[in-house]
Amino acid sequence: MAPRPRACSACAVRETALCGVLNTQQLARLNRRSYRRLYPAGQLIAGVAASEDWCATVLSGVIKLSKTLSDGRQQIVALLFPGDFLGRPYRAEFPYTAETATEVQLCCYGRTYFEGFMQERSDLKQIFLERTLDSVDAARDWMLLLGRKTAQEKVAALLLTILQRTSRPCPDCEQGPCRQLIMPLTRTEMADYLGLRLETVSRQLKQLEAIGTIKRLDPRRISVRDVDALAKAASSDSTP
Amino acid sequence: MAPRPRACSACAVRETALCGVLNTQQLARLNRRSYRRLYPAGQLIAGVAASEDWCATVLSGVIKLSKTLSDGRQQIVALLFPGDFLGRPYRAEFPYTAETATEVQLCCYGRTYFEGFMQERSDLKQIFLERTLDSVDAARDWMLLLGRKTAQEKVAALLLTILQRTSRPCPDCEQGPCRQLIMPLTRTEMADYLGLRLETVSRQLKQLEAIGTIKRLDPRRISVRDVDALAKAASSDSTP
DNA sequence: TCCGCCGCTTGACCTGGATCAAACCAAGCT
DNA sequence: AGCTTGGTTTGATCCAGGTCAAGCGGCGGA
Repeated sequence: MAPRPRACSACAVRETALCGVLNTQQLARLNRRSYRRLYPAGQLIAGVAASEDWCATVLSGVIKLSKTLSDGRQQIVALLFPGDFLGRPYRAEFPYTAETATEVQLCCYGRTYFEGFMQERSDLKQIFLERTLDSVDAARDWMLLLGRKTAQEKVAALLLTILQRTSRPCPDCEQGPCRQLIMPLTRTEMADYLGLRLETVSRQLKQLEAIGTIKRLDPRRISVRDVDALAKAASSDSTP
Repeated sequence: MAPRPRACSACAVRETALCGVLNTQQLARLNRRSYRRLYPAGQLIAGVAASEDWCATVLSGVIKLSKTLSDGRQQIVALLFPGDFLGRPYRAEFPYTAETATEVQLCCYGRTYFEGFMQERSDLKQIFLERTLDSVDAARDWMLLLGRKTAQEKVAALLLTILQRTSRPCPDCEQGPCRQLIMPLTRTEMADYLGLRLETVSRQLKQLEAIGTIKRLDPRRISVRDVDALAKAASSDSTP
């Protein structure tokens, strides 16, 4: 549950995470105050009621942030990938439910300590601000999807997102329009992210396979035959 | 179109806007570099393609931020009220379409100037960061609405939002469960914000009136007879 | 080895909200 | 006064996606 901390310099997300802006010395300082946590798949990380006094960088795996209505209806509002930040500075309450979708490794630090560190290192705060602005844009992009896109477009857009965030070369066809992806979410979770039902997700995947855009290798592994066609099916927003 | 600037100290949103953290002297400095703009209702303020080199504080009126698909489907992703910030620092492109819903008065300043001012005044940057974090939360709340709520709940939630953001005492019953609101949006705009059709919005308003929760005085003016019932109808999220 | 469980698929049917169409109403213009 | 226009309401009908139900396959535990 708490593997011993290792050197930041050898960190898997050294380049992509927030701490990428820090120099070796500052990194060493933060390192001394950070610790790692390992969670199995499908586990609650942070609830809403519980006040959260820590935050973290995702080292590996995928985390779901979700909101739930009193009658159980659920909406996943964000996915966190390696390099992403988990937490809510300047607030004791974390306003979402955070659960692991896969096995997850975190690099954790105290919330107020991190806030203090941002105060000191204004370039850290700067990059955190820019990322937060990007989060706003991402959430609003997803609002367009939830409010106005069809089931087909939603599913295609999700596949595209996963493809972009977890690009792995397809064993057969290295380059070109064909790519392979491993879906970190169950059908139910996909549905909860897209504002659909799991049956609808399943049918839309079948549909996308029928028109030759993708191929389902197994429930979790999908080969994207034609990325351009998928992007078209997702009708990525234009706003002329 | 460009009324002469007035003193910040007499500003209508002095308390609520970002600049609320600045002292008189700093305010005077910003004031010298700011100018006002007045837009009629239903006018384009900022497009997506056009690079935007300025940002602003909303002094009065309501602004819609929206995204559009190539085939014309539209989703309003946020409403800006007096005191809110309009713009996208650290990016030349403004990623939404901004249009006035009502007549709007803005207090504008250069984008890069504002960025420099934030750099200098870290408490300004701090409050801007906190507001941006709030924007993320607000967008994610709306994602729950778009993805999982029924038409009835959506309309109720919108009325509640407008009520909160533009609280005006009901002429008859000052206190208590009854309030009056003036909807700044047309039915079409309401639908575009809620991921519905205007006909559905109209029908749901009728429905809410039928069960006695609201009363439509005229298309724009709505008297909320029972705020609690409206909140219940909106099933505000709980996340237990 | 068998059983139960969980995630996934598929089929049949249903319904909430979309679509299509008409009419209304108030404001501004001629 | 009559006409036009933009926003709104209302009714009739349609269909994308939800709901209900059955069955499948892989996996872990007895």
